[in-house]
Amino acid sequence: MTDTSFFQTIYHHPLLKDNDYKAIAEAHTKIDLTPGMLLLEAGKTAREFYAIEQGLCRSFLYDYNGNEITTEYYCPGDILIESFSLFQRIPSNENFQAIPAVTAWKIAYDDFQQLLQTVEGFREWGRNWATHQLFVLKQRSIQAFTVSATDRYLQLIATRPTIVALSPLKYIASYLGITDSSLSRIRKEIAAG
Amino acid sequence: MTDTSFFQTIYHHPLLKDNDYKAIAEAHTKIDLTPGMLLLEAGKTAREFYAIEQGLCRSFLYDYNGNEITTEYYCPGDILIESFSLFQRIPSNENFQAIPAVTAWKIAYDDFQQLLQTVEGFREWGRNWATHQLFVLKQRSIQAFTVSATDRYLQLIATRPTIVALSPLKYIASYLGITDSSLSRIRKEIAAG
DNA sequence: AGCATTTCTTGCCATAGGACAAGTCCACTT
DNA sequence: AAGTGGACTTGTCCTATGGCAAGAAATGCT
Repeated sequence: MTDTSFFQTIYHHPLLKDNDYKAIAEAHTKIDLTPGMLLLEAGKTAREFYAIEQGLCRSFLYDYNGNEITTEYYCPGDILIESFSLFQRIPSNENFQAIPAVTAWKIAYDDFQQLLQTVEGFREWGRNWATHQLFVLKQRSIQAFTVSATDRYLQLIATRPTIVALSPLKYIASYLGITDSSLSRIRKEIAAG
Repeated sequence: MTDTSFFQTIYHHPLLKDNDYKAIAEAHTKIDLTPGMLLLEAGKTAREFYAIEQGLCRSFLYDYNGNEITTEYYCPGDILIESFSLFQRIPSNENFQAIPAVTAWKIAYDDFQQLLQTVEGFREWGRNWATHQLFVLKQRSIQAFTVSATDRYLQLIATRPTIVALSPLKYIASYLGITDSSLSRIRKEIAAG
């Protein structure tokens, strides 16, 4: 008997029934990642994606000065995917990496397509998810302009504590668009005020 | 005889044939917008989208200080859409507005769905387009962090001259994430250097 | 345990950009 | 033609953040 509870939280959709979750669970393979391990390297093409169960991952790239920029975090319950690379079969711009040890469930592109075609609720979930991603990305790029670095950090603490708990500060700093020195001062300021 | 040349450039995809373009053209209605006219107001739900033929549109919203922020521009050849509002049938966060007089082609949600279901090449085009949008948005949010305001402005001049030609500078300033005063100084600096 | 490496903090100074206010220029109205 | 309002520029001052370098703390390795 397969335990589908994890997949029920990840692929949550009212149309999905017990049988569907069984099929979904069977399409995934559990993997364990050691700290710092890369799931996908820039320049390579994605062939699968991942549902994160435990730990924390990030995506990052290098800016025009050669500085590492963390572009996104993937917490337990999140989907880690480079959709542009996976669906268009082109090389990824970004690297994807486990930060501490990570437990995740991998699904290959073909198996994913199979589920999309055979499971209606899964298709619906996929559409919702993609739309939501676009929405989140949009919100974030608006916030980059309209919210101070301090407030963005406070918001991160409030809304995604896993990141603050498990990620080195220098990754968080680049995610917030500031240097690690600046983040250090912001933290001092917060602790004082 | 319908002239489909405009739609051939907008909905460009190798699978689309002459007949498809005829169907696409017939699903659109030409509209003329006067300067400043709103296509969609924040709080209302989108029921259609637009292909811009002439002029320039923008989307904007108000930040937490009540400042108007221009979030995107739509040039001739671009699709103007609030996909989250249109597909999820929820109110838009943003306003969409013609800047000078604009000529555009409107397509209702239902007619769009109809095309998606009946025309394979259109479906393919749609997928490519959505992926590309996500990519562009991602690139832009990375640039907001990694490129200076001056360089972002220079890049805008180089890659999207229509915007610089037709948009008031204060809109451009907020699009770049700076004040109109700062943009004014940047322009002075560029003119001098 | 002891050393090396990385991570984080801190100090000093430089700079980009913001806030506010005044001034100029231009288009549109009447 | 005069008046009005919007768009853009400019001045002054201020603040947030960056760059660099040194120190402190934590982590990992042998």
